[in-house]
Amino acid sequence: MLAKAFESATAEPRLYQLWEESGAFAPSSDPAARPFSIVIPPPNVTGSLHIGHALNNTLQDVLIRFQRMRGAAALWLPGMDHAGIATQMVVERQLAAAGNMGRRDMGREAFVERVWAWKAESGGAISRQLRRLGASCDWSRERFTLDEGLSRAVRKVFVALHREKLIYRDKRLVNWDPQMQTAISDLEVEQREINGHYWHFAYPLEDGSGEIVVATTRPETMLADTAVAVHPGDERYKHLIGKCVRLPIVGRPIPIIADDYADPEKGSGAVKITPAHDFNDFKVGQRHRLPMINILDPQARLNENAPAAFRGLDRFEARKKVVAEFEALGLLRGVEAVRHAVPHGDRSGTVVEPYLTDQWYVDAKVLAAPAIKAVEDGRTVFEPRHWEKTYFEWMRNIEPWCVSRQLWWGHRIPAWYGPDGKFFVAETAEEAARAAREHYGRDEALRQDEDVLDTWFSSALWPFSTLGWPEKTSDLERFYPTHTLITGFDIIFFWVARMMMMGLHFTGETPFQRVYINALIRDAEGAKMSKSKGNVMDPLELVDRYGADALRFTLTAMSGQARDIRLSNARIEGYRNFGTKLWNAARFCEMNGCVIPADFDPSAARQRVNRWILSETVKTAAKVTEALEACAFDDAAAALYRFVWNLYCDWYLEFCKPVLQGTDECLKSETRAMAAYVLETILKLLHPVAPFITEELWRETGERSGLLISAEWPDLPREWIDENASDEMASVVGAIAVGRAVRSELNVPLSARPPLIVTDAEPERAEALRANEAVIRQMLRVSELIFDHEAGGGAIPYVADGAAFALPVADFIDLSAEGARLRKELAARGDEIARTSKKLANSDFLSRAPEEVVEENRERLAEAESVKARLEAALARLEAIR
RNA sequence: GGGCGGCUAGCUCAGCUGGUCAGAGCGCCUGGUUUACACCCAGGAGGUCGGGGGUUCGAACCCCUCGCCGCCCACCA
Repeated sequence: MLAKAFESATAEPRLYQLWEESGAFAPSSDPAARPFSIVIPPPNVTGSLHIGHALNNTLQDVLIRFQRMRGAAALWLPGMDHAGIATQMVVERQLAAAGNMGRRDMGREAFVERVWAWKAESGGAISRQLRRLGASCDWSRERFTLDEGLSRAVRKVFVALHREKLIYRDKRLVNWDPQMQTAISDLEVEQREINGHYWHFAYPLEDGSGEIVVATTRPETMLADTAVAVHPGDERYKHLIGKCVRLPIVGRPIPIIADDYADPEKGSGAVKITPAHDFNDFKVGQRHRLPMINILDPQARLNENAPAAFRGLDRFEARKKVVAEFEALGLLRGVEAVRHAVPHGDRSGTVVEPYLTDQWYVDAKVLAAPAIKAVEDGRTVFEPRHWEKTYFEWMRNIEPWCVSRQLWWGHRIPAWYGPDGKFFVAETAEEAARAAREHYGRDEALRQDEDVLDTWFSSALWPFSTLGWPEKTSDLERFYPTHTLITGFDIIFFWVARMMMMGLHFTGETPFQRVYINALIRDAEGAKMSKSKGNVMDPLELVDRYGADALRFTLTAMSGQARDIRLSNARIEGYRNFGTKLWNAARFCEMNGCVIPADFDPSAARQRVNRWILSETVKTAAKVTEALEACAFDDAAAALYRFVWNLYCDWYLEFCKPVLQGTDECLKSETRAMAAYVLETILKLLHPVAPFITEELWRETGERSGLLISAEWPDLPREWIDENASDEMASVVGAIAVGRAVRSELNVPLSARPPLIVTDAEPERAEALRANEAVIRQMLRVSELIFDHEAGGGAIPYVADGAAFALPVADFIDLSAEGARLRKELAARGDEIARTSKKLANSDFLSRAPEEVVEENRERLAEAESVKARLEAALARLEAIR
């Protein structure tokens, strides 16, 4: 006997263990099985599961379970990302909190060891959490981006790209994070609106003939100015071009140059040029061969290139001091408060500085071309399609990718430097040494590059590195390219685009056929959830409270596109209740001995009600299958919800009751079998979304050889659909549903048992009503069915699904309420008649609308008119009674 | 500055390629304890589908425009 309700807390871990031990998570080894693979977007190794992960991984699990049941060799490959900056920051913060020395003091080796220790300690957390969600990943294939295999792939790719001149070393401005003391890529910079100022400074002309005014939001950079630029066509300054100003504070003469970059419309029309500390100025500096003076050290303190009084000052201290000096010199020409965007490091949150350093770059432009083409050609399709625009936009304007980071946690750059600074890029130190020997003619001490690679460099290889590349493994052969990638739009640039580039370049194939972009879960203000904002929701708490299935069902049902998801507890509760509903339906079946006989052939069912529920089951199965194939997760969830609750439970099981309580063994056995068969089909269809409760019911409700996770997906023949049965049962449902509304509106007491008079019904429908008399009696609380065209005086007429009825309840009711009911109904019909006849009177409509639409309207009009006539007659009778 | 998405019942949202599409869940109101389920059952109220214009025989759905809300990219010396 089933318990009163599903106990998710105890059942879920037990069931998960069953699945894992059964080996169901590993792809079928049947060589004939169609491969279907998904690689997980690897979560940060030290991270914990947030609600976004819950959504993303639920959808992946729904797909992979669906495909597995459909007979695919389904592989969901899990793993984790070392997440360079994020992880290093966490550990550094821990060190600081514990009062330990910083990483630079403890040294590289000790620090990295410390990170590994932290990884060992906390690294399993997220995979345990994924298990609680029910994720059916193949854990035996779990990968970590710093694994030896993946590291080898990284080195190989780096060396190959370098050989092809697609990776190169260059000295240029980078986005420098002074807190982390590393370069970061453009993508890792986020602009934040800040309240700042515009300071207007006067630079005196060297010959004393006047001054030129420039404006800046970053006064400290003036210490590194090497020119003032004006527009070549600017009449105000034409005569000054070629002259010099004397840079205040510094005392250095710098030229006034002519460059289009200066915009005569902005400010004074003259602009200070600081090539070493501004991206635009850098370009101007290159054009005019200006000196590039770097005045900052890696922590953004003023260095020895700044005047003595400024050395060692923090950049913001220096800013104040510069302003003060200008004021003291009488050269401050104005200050205005402005709100402007300032670049910040997305991880550290500190203001990023343009900073002149040597870094490694990937020539993304070249790699992007085939990746653009692949999407243009439809070899990879985004779902929803509009994300392709975003992808194209970025890819077509892609900039060189700075891939080196001055961090310690990550893949060390496989380049070794000789004593003269020449470097040798090689997969191993030995190879580098060999190359060096060849170059120098003798052995030289080599020093490996101190830097590591951007985390996303290894992530870019994920779809093939995890499958064993560069080895030609059987997994790579079988599961690459992967089928669907499910991820968030926030990492289309960071990750998806780069996987496309690397995948195509190194395997010649696009890494996935389809990219499904899931919605982003946001907080009430529509802001992205993040730890630093403190607005995260904990999915595990929700799992504790409602069970994993309820959370999964909610996320699946709300996964609709083009919208942010805002979770509400009420919604999750609703889906938890849905699970309980299903559970109780199973209990009902169990109590009534519903099992599927070994030789049961559903299509051989004779009872109309059974043929009907079978038809609806076939339709639902088809709808769910189609939806899941198209990644229309919400449609699948809605179809299942409706079918289980509003059809199977609300109607079919109710219809079964009189039969099961009756004495006709023949009818009983067919009904028992069908009820059990449909329930079983429901369990299968529901399993991808709600795996735990369905698996439990699968085990509890019948003698079954295997687990549901490995069961076969219902692919039911359309020939099983019996439209006649559906139509006829619609009359039965209608008779009850509309009859109930009539009773309720008229406040007919529940104890009243009038007969139900069927005044008009086609023979088949009449037959269906007759066959289900017991059901109608019970559900509508009527004494009997009478087939008679005359309803008699006190009968309340109603129409439902092609048949007309009357309930003789005059003795029980409030006549004025009935009058109101009739008039309301009459008004509704009147509106419909007016609308429809207006349409039909329109000659344009008749001539231009398709014939079937016109016909449909004619039928609607006729129907409405006949109903209206009946209602009018009833109203007249009512008036007569009064 | 460029781009994307949204604005549908009190709340959260479905409504794909124009013709029962005006819906669901929650909430609310009314009535229900006969043995699947009160995490339940039955019934009900509630919206001129952001404003305006246009195309069409017909528009929540297509076009234009305006207004909010949110996001992405670029940039503001």
